[in-house]
Amino acid sequence: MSKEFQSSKPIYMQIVDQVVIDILQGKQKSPEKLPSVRDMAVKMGVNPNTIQRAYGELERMNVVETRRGQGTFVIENNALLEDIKLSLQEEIIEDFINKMNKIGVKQTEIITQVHHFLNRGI
Amino acid sequence: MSKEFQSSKPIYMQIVDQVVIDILQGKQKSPEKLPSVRDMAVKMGVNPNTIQRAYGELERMNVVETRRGQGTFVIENNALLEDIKLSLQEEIIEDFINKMNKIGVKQTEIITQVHHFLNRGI
Amino acid sequence: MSKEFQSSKPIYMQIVDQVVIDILQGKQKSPEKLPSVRDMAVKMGVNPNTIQRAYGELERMNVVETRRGQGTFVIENNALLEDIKLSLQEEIIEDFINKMNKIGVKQTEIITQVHHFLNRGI
Amino acid sequence: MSKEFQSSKPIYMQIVDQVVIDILQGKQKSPEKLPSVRDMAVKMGVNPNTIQRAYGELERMNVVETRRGQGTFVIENNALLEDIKLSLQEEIIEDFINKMNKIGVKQTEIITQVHHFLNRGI
DNA sequence: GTGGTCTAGACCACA
DNA sequence: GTGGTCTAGACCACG
Repeated sequence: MSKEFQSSKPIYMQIVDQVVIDILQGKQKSPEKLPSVRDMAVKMGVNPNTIQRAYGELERMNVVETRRGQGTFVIENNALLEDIKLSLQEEIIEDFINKMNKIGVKQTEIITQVHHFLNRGI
Repeated sequence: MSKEFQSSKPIYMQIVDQVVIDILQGKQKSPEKLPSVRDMAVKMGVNPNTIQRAYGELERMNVVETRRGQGTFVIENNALLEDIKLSLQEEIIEDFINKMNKIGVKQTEIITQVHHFLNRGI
Repeated sequence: MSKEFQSSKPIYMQIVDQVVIDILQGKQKSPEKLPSVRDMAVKMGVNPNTIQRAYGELERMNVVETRRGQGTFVIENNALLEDIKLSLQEEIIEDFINKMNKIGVKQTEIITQVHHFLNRGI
Repeated sequence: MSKEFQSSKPIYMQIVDQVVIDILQGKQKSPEKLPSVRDMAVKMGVNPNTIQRAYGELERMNVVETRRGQGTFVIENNALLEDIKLSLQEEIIEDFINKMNKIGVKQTEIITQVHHFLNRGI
């Protein structure tokens, strides 16, 4: 992996999102160990301080815990993960609705179109 | 306006999308004149060649016509605009579904969630 | 081969024509690989961007397909090639008629003269 | 008029052709006076020596005569003009046939196609 | 290696 | 002024 970040969000928040998505997808199972700050920094092509900040934020969010001398570990906390999932979901839906409005699709149409799209792939 | 583009799509395609959206929204009425290549380049903070390419693509799509020494003009063609709107819509929906799947929202859930979001704003 | 282009047509269109003619003549069989953008640029004595543009146009015409990191390949499509041949032919005939008119040869005379020329070579 | 010459033929020969065509088309009637070497040089955007050479060639061809202190005049000589017309015509036809062969049009087809083209414009 | 995109800056034709 | 073409050189993603 290398540098590929949106300009809008701070990089460290994008890394937070990425780690959370990895956990939600099961790429990072709990209570598994995350890559070290240094390894992650190389992997993401950013400064170790940025990773440090991301891990700090994840700890503040109660998603991971750091154990002195051992590393950073995913916390088993399904309720919290569910909350995070919901807020990510809300963000995605909002963005989606905005884009649809932007090209002039009325709200009543949106549901219909999503239905069509999903049923087409059956 | 200044530099603010996604990293995924080529800039010239993002400009194409933008112009199409402006037309769909009536910001660019037909047969109105688009900003000149040079003006648009300044406005968007990109190289004139990039605008040239975008305008060329729009001409190829039959959305605008260019008149040598005069400028680039929107073509009246509602049927075509409707087609383009549909394909933009499809692209947006597909992107939306992908993102939702990525965070682990099942397809049956997606409809429900969109419903909830839309009804909340009433 | 080196720089030797007409001044009237854009160079990239002349390259497009040349590639099409090579395919029609069987110099470029399908699905053969065209020279890389850089090699072709050296061969034709032009800038790689000009070749890129020509290959892009050929792809838009469905004459070739490009595979990222692999190269540009001729597509098997005899019907399309026949269409292109017809439009090239029309262009050549129109140019011919214009030149003949320019030196004052009447249309009824043109047929006769072409006949004479062809029969002379028997 | 300005610089616009093919790369294949010497510029002075292209000017010779141009003058002959002008005469054939009646733009230069005989026994009219041609522009002075200096004027023609400016008009064609070339060095006066090049025009001088072209006029010399035209004189050698017996198409014009130069009268000391008066200028260069078209010679009334219909037979010669007819000859020149024929050789120009031959050149054009040969070029035409070559191009048609190049894209794979058989000689028997050529006549048919020219017919089609001419009758279409009726 | 491949093709694809972008910038910087030039020159052209047309009006 | 306008759009259209071309060069030179850079960086990117993909394989």
